[in-house]
Amino acid sequence: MTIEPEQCKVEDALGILVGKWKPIILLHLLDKGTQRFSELKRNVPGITQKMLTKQLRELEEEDIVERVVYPQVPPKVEYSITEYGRSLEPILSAMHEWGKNHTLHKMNKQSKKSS
Amino acid sequence: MTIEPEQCKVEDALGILVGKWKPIILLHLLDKGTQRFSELKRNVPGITQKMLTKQLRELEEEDIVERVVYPQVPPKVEYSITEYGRSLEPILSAMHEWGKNHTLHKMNKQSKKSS
DNA sequence: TAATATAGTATCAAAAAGGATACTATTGGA
DNA sequence: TCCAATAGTATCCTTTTTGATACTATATTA
Repeated sequence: MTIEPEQCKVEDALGILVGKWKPIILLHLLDKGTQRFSELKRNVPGITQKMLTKQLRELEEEDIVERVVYPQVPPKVEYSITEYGRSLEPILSAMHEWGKNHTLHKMNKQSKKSS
Repeated sequence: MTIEPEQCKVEDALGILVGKWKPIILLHLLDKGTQRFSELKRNVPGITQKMLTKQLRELEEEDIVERVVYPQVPPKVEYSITEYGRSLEPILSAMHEWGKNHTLHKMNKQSKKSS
């Protein structure tokens, strides 16, 4: 391993990915492209407006997500991944793959226990 | 992107990596190999015993870290990464790299603002 | 005139995470 | 006899995160 724990930057990446809703929001934006606030809300089941707003603001702050406001009534606001935000994709993929595997790994342990 | 948000496993991986101390603990174990409890405590500045114990227990639960107790007095307990736990390394590396880059990215934005 | 749609805020409450501190058992050594 | 060392627990407290709910503004439409 080449990461020296003393100057570890893992937390920086983690800080951006973590949150009960951020990964799902990002995957939706990556998967479906630009989405309106209300679309995201529909697509992320269980999220409250407050949480959706908060997570999007944080992602915007880090330049991962772009927010475009159309001066209309009723309001229209569109969110999308920035070019820069796309650089997170390999990490998300790697975690997704690892997660799938981990599910299997745990099932394996379980079946060993019960046999 | 090939991850369908509906069956996303990113949270699973995230759940294991997240916590104020887990990444640093893992990096130390990857970097230095087997460590005693007290060594880890010394190497992870600021962590309390309670937190160290808790994080290690959780990592052990997920089969990422192995705990070996030597029946001595005073007690001796050694911790190490499991083979399986090593499969997290690529993710940690990717996050570290991304994090380094992100630091630069933010500095860039800052200098644009102030000019 | 009243209801509808959209993208939020504001407020309060609950739960989860993290931290400080004190305490335990045991044995070898001074 | 008393202290040091190790790997924890137990208890209580603070901070952070998350959630539920109600509320707002305003042009359009019925």
